[in-house]
Amino acid sequence: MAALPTDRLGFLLSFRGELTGARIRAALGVAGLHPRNAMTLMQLAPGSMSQRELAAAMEVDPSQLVAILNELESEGLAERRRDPADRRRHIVEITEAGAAALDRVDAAVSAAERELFGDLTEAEQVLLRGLLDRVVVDAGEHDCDAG
Amino acid sequence: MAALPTDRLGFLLSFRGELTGARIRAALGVAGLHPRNAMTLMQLAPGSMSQRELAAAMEVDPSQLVAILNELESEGLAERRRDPADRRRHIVEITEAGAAALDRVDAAVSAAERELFGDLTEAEQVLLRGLLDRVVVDAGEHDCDAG
DNA sequence: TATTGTTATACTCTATAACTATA
DNA sequence: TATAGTTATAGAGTATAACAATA
Repeated sequence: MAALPTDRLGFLLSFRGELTGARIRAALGVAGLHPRNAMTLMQLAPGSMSQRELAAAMEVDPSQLVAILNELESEGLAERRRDPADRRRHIVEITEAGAAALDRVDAAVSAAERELFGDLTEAEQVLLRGLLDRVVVDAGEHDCDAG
Repeated sequence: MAALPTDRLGFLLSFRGELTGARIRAALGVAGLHPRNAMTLMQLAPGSMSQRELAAAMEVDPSQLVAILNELESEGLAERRRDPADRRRHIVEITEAGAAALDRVDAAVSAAERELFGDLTEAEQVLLRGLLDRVVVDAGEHDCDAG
């Protein structure tokens, strides 16, 4: 859905954020990657970790991560191996091919950002970041739906 | 999903927008309304129109609108009646009860916005709006997913 | 008994195509 | 034949619970 009271700042931010997210996801896809798979590679870039840790970092349920890692592994972009210290655990690691794919993803995201924010000066982009950082977005966990 | 490179302005805007949207939807729900139903009432507030027009204005498929209007009608918040001039058409209209519900929704959204943007001065809110308006969000329709 | 990863199930959203009644 | 609304169906995404292996 979309289209309406952008005279309200909350709606404006929500809609712009949604469209920006769509543009970013399109960029993530240029390397042939599903957006969530690309996000996963980003998480793995700094260093390997267990599936449990990875799921927590990405804020997804561990069961969802299984399908993501199956795909990444079948594409040779990430690997799972048993932790010798605790054989219940999988250590997840990005591969060289995965790192190369991530480089392409990064370039595509940068291009998307140049497009999105190209009408703003550097100073204005800093200003926008500062304002967005001050939006109170975590106040008291409101529920969403209703009958 | 969430949680990652908020050092990139695109991600920051996308994430803040998503959380802001969640907060707004929670507000839409306080009057007991499903968010999309509340959005529909907003569209209808200025005046009645056909389902086709309403679907176009909301950027949803006409078939999705059917369920929304069924719910709104069963709750007495909107009404469909045949257009005498063209009996294929339904004129959709907000009811008094619908307008009353919309008033409650508006109040809840205003409260949510005060919470979201309460740390910003009026001038800063104007500034934020101006910057968001200049984000280029409609450049050349990029597709999203990939294998 | 608790934890890690996995599988299975169900529920929401959305996209599409077929159907009806009018024109 | 074309259009407005409706219904039916299928796909993606997500949330939850049960399960096997290991601790």
